[in-house]
Amino acid sequence: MDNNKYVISVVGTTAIGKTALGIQLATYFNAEIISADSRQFFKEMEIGTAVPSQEELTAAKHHFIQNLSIFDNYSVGDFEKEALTKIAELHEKNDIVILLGGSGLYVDAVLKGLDYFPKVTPKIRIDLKKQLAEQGIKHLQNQLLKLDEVSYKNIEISNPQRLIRALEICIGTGKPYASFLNKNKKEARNFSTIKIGLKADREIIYNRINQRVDNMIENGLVKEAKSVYKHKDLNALQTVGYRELFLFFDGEITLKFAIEEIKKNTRRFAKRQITWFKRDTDIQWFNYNDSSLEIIKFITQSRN
RNA sequence: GGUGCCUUAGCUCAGUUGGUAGAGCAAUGGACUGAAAAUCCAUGUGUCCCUGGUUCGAUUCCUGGAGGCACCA
Repeated sequence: MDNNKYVISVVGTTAIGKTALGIQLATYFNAEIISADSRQFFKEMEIGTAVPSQEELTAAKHHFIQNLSIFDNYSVGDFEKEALTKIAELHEKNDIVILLGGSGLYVDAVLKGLDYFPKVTPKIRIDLKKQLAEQGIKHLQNQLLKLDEVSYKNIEISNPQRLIRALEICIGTGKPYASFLNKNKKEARNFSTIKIGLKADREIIYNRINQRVDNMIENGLVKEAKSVYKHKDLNALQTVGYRELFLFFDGEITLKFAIEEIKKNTRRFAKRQITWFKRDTDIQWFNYNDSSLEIIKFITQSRN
């Protein structure tokens, strides 16, 4: 490992101020930013995912922002690979790269790595989904019990997504899902990591979320959602801020109610982010309104 | 002013023929290996409006009061 190379990750809940801090750090260290936000990839979703403004994007070079289309098939595995390549490239010119994002799984994929799984044909998943709808979850659980007893015991079999994922690997590869886990043990990263977390009282986070949603609506979120409405079944569009408006377009709920739902679901999302990041004891937490100088000082000390 | 109805969890309400109570939503905690802004799991200690009475025991019955709603004046 080259001890001079660092990735500084900045995590925290949505709307807490990661973008602003990221830019301050990037400016100070003359570094570039890798975004680890699983929804800001998509160029059709700009307002609803709170993509950084033009000024912010100019102030610091960002990667993985609006680089994909909602029609692209993309997964954490793809991101891990591409982000690592980009980090290596950036480390050629600067010892520091900033990894900025609220998608915990994506951040961890870059910093810790995922196990290798072969690609399997999407047809299997489509078929399993159909079986779930027609024959129920018990039917799928029984299949897993036959194909991979270890996973049957270890994964959350009441969770259809996990169940289908395990099954598609078993069926697509002919080997148990569990047999791929912890195989090529996290190849060591050739950089060091410094983890910064931004926190705030729940009430403050919630107020900022409510405010941000109102701003999104003012900035034209309804129009943006309308423009992708006909593709509402795409995975990328299973996203807070869009799903609720799709229900409004369907005539199921009023616009006013949809906006309240967006706020509520964003709050729940923030709660899940807190749960995810809380368990990572390597994160050094700072208050959302702490001076960036304090954080820069911490980073500088950590490098020595 | 009169009559009737209402007051129980953050909200909307149910309920106890008198043995201190429970649904939905909200909220909270947790999990997380290619759908992750996704998906799933778990969690209900509240002066049952206040006061006095009856009773072994009152959130429940009775008296008085406060607040709300409706109708009549």
